[in-house]
Amino acid sequence: MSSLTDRIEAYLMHLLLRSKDGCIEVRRADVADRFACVPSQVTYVLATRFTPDRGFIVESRRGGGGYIRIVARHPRPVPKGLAAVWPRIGRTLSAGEAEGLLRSLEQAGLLTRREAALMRQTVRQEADWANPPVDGLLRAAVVKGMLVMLSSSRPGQDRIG
Amino acid sequence: MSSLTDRIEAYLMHLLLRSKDGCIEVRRADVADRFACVPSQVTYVLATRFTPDRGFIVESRRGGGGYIRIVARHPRPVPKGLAAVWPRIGRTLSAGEAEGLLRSLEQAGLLTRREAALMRQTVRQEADWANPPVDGLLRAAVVKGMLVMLSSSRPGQDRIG
DNA sequence: GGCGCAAGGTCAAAGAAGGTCAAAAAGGGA
DNA sequence: TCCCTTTTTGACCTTCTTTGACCTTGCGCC
Repeated sequence: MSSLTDRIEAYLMHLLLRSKDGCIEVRRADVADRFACVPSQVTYVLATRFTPDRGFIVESRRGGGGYIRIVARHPRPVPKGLAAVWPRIGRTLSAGEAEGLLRSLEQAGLLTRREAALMRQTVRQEADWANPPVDGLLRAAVVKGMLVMLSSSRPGQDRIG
Repeated sequence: MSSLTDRIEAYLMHLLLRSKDGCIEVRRADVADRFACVPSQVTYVLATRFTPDRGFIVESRRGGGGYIRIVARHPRPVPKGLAAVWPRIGRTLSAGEAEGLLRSLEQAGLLTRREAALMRQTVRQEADWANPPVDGLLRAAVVKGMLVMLSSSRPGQDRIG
């Protein structure tokens, strides 16, 4: 069902979430090996999923001892709970960042597919009729609002404040 | 008598009803296969039966690993009070209006005390750093976001119908 | 410096979905 | 019957993924 690309993305995101500082280093060939695919597939994943637009920076170096480094631009990409994600949402949120956020929350199991879909759509609608820079403010506001309610309905697990 | 369209609709609805969370994912080609029809027939069913108007969200992705996702927005009927409150929120919402809204929702028993408090706090926070007219937009966005999550699923208690 | 290996990068072609659109066919009232 | 709406089909389009051949860069070693 889920594509190779999705699985590789999930894997990298997983590493990222475990990392203390939201920054990981991998070898392209290793990842490719792990998923039994060609190395350029990894490049593809990086190019389509870990974009600056979604809040990531990717650096790499070739040659012996080469590596690929992925940095989550927003520090603290460590959602222990929904509340922990809060600081990651600033006053404004681009469409790409919103998308990336929802994806990682979904992958971390903090949002169901359904919740994520609902949030995506609402965010889209709300921001639809606004232009920059206000749309970013709205996106951030909507997402926060929804997270608040989600948190409050899972007492004991998440708490804002 | 019943048309292909009707049968496909019934099938998808059936899947939706037995899903735990009011959200399903199918492949267009699979559904088409099952009913021995062209794939675009499925598109037609989605376009005419699973409209936003009727409370559905349809997302899809092309390419390898593509899918069609159907989300029922309201697994449970929207509480009457909640639905009634919706039109009261326009694009913008003053602090006073927000307060009135929350109070009436709380009094109607649609929000717990804790939830209302949470919403109040969030609304205040969000609007705090913005000036008119933007603060009104933010207030409306936050409240709507929260109501969306409130009126749709809450983890563990989703049922359709 | 020149050589060669060990990374990672590029790009385009092939493959795998789903989307569009308009014409044809089938229903359904007046 | 005539006309209008809804379904069905099918040819063609767009988007996303996967693969593979070939390119570039960094490093260590003569």
